[in-house]
Amino acid sequence: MVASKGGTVTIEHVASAAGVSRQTVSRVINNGPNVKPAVRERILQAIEQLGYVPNLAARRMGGARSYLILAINDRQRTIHNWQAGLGNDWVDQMLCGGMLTCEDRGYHMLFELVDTAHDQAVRQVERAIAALRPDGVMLTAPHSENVALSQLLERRGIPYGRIGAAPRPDGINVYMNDAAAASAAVRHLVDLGHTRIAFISGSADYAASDARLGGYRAALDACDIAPVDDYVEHGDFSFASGVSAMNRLLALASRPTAVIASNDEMAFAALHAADAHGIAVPDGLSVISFDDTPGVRFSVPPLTAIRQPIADLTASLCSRLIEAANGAPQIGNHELPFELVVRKTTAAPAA
Amino acid sequence: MVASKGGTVTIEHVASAAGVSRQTVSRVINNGPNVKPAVRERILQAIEQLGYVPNLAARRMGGARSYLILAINDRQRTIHNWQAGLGNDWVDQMLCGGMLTCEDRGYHMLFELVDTAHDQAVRQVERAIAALRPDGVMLTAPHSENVALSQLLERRGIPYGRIGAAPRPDGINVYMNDAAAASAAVRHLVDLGHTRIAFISGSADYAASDARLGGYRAALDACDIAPVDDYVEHGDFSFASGVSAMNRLLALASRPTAVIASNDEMAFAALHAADAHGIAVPDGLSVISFDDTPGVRFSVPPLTAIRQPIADLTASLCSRLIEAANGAPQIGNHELPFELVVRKTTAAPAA
DNA sequence: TTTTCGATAATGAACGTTCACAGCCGCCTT
DNA sequence: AAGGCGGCTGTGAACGTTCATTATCGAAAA
Repeated sequence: MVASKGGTVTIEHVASAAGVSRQTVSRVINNGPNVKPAVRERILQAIEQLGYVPNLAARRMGGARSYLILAINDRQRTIHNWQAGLGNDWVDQMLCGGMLTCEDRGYHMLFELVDTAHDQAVRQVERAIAALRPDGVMLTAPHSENVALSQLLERRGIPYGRIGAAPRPDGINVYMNDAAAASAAVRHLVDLGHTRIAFISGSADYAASDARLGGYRAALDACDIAPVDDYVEHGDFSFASGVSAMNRLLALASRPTAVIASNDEMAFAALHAADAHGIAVPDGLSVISFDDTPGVRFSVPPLTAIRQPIADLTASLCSRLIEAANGAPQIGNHELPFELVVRKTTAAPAA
Repeated sequence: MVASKGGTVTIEHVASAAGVSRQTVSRVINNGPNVKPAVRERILQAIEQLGYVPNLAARRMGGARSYLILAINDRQRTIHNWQAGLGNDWVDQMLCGGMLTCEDRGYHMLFELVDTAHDQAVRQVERAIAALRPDGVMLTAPHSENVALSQLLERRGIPYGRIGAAPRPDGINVYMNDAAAASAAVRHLVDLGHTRIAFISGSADYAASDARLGGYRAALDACDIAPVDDYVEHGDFSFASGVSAMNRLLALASRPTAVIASNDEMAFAALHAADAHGIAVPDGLSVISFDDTPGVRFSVPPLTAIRQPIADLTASLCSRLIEAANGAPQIGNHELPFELVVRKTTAAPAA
């Protein structure tokens, strides 16, 4: 039964319906101790009957919790992607992973777009924190690297964490092993018989870019393949940068038989560039991409990719932040497994 | 200058710093009338100096506004897409369009996933409303069609609106003309010389599906092309349904030279099916998709598509909801233009 | 028996804002 | 000069929770 009137049902209504005080009802809805089972039952019944739901704003006013987790994304990139019609698969995955986890615990997830540029970032976050008083903050690249931001959160005592960043001594960091992933990609290509393996790196603003490049180099070394400087191209995660990187690679005298792109968008670009050069994938060129965002499987041919479990990362971080807000340690590094998903863009090199 | 201590800056601090009362400060931050310019200036200065930001929860407690807009999405579809690694481009676009608009006005946008199944939906929304007290609610398909939901919101007096739904007498509806869009797609194909034009419809749960199918039929009629029953296939917006629909179409004795898919995912599926049958796109088959979500332009070849301006729709609805919360009419229908984006999957039929 | 203590419950205050109302001042009207 | 009125500002209460503290009860310990 649900209260049909517009009148708001408050904790006081429940209390008087169950014949107890406010505080006892509060204990029940917060799973507090020291309530006799019989009383608890009676209160739960009253809550159900009246359709009572605690008012989040009032909860925040009285107590310390806001039941809000704040996710901070890069404003520039998000808006750029959006206006260019590129989409922000990251955002989507974060939302799904984080939101569902939050929901389970009565929390809500809120997004905030913040400019990386100079100290504006800190100001913006400061404002958001002051207005919302979140119980936890989730940072994504490139904000993960912003020391001033971490310090602000540290000072305020708000639990915070990072998604997809390298392990660190501060905050809760949940990530995959980017270097190992790049190595796995190389190894897969070597196993197929490739030796001329190129790499298109991502933007230097993202710590993962370095890690992936490092993994690529380490794996070549481990496989006794001499590195070729010309095989390493620097992109910025954009389609355009992927196209020009690929064009340069395909113009080489001894051109690579395989390429690893640091994200899906640049891998799509590689596919396009190969097509434009009349090179068939995977027979003339093998391609492996990073991230495995949605849409990858719909390319022609479907991309072989390193799957970054963004939603899992977010879900994990979310629950850790909530626990931290409730007393658990506010520091920790947690690695989640990646996966090499083999589809149709990798094959043995042409004889 | 920003308050460097962890101590919270409240309206009271600003008031005493400016030598006025709480209420006068409140008037200033709410752009209220009846404050002498000199005093207003003094207060603004104090706000800046102290780094004061109003506490959202307290604002909600005292006044009527929560500065929150609630966006309600289909839980089942969102989770399904997410787990299948398909992505929810809708969500992303909504977020970008809505969030930026909200931000401009000091609002925040919150997502809630709700099951369409039976009356659970109403209960879930009721809970969310009770907890968050949003100033406005945004409904997306298939919740747009849920009468019980509209009634609930109506009863509570919360402004609400729908994205991408047909015009209605209740709520604020922002949409594109789906029928006209489908007609435009047909006309484009007819202009290229096609007469055997097939259509893959979307799930019947979505009002847009019908409208698109209707537009297709109307356009055929207007072009004096006799409709062929076998040319209309019913999909459900999923890749799999698109593949089987396309397979059936390609098995027809007199097979179509062009196909319109009711969303991008099914268009990708059409591309795949055509490829599997050894049919070249666009020479052997023209394909037009609906929505033009991100990723469409990265397919090989890039899809010609009807662009649904989701972010614009959301942005528009958001600002209308906020205005409604401030006294503007809570009812209205607003059509936004679609666009036919011609890329590489449409061409004249083979002679 | 008395004392002590833990479990259970209730009470008053506090959180930071807005609302409703009341007050003051100066200017215009009569 | 008295009255009224509109612009401006301040005061107390209210919003719905949780926190800190206090009260009650019954059982175990002395």
